[in-house]
Amino acid sequence: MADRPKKTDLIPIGEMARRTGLSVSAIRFYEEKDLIEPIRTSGNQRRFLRSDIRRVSFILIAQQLGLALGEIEEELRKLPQGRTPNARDWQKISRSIRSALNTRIAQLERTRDKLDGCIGCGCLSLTHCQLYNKDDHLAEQGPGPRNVLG
Amino acid sequence: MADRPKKTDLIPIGEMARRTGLSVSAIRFYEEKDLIEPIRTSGNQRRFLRSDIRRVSFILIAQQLGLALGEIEEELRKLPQGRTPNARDWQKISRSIRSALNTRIAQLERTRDKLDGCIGCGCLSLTHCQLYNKDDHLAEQGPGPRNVLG
DNA sequence: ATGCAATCTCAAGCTAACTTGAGGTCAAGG
DNA sequence: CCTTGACCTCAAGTTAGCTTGAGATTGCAT
Repeated sequence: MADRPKKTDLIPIGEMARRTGLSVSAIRFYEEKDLIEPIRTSGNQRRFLRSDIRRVSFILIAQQLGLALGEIEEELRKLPQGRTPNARDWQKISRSIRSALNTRIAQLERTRDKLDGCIGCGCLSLTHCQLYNKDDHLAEQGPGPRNVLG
Repeated sequence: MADRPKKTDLIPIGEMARRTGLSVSAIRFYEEKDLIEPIRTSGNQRRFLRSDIRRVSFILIAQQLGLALGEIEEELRKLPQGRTPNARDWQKISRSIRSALNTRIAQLERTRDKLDGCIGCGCLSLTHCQLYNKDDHLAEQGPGPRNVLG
């Protein structure tokens, strides 16, 4: 009557995909990025733990909140033993996400207000227009993609 | 005493870069994307009109407001003769940008509110968590970059 | 006429978050 | 045993917005 491992405890990648809604390739990609670490069968196939579903849920939610995969990995790595986040971890993380969201919202609101003040002027001058000032630039330096609005 | 073209009317790319703050390569890139269309000297060097500075200003401002280059090109193409936007054009365009900004702000606020309602729960369940529902997905389909938060 | 900075045209690289494809292996059912 | 679907590992492609570099010209000043 002791606990013995049920076969459903080890989940192959295809089922993982079905259960999370991700594609198989995306799951492999997340492993490559150290977001999940499945074990392997003797034949080198991935097997996931039940808790990995929760872990992937966390990744997907954090992504929706606007975190990049690298940032998500950092959050996960901060946890003791790099375990899947529990309720208390989630509280801490989500508070920090919340403040990032607020910052972003405030930034967009400032932009909108400038735009309002500018709609009538039509100056479009690099030197005078309020909308064009380096301090408030959203653009990062260097190459790579930028995308701010949906 | 008739108007005769001053030499300063035709601006080479380097000066264009100085005046707009862009790099030379970025300006060439914008041309490739049909955002600007400089004329050429007999020796195939680019020469810009004064109005192109204004046009580039428009591009930079629109970019800061979160428009992708493709969208900016569309806006410019909508204008009669594809001319550089004047005050009236700018009013029309900026109003439509404003509403996009508002949509985005509202979306982020909804997300934040869900997060607030969720901070205590820690459920992280794909099937139950409010934060995870497909309807509200920010993610697009297909490959390519995503980036939502700063 | 000449020298040198400024330009020119490709081609390739960068980042993010994946997808697609080729070519080969595993495992469960019949 | 054999078939077949699920897996595996690379390698390369995609999008956006540029940058970097190589190798060749141009154009202004002396």
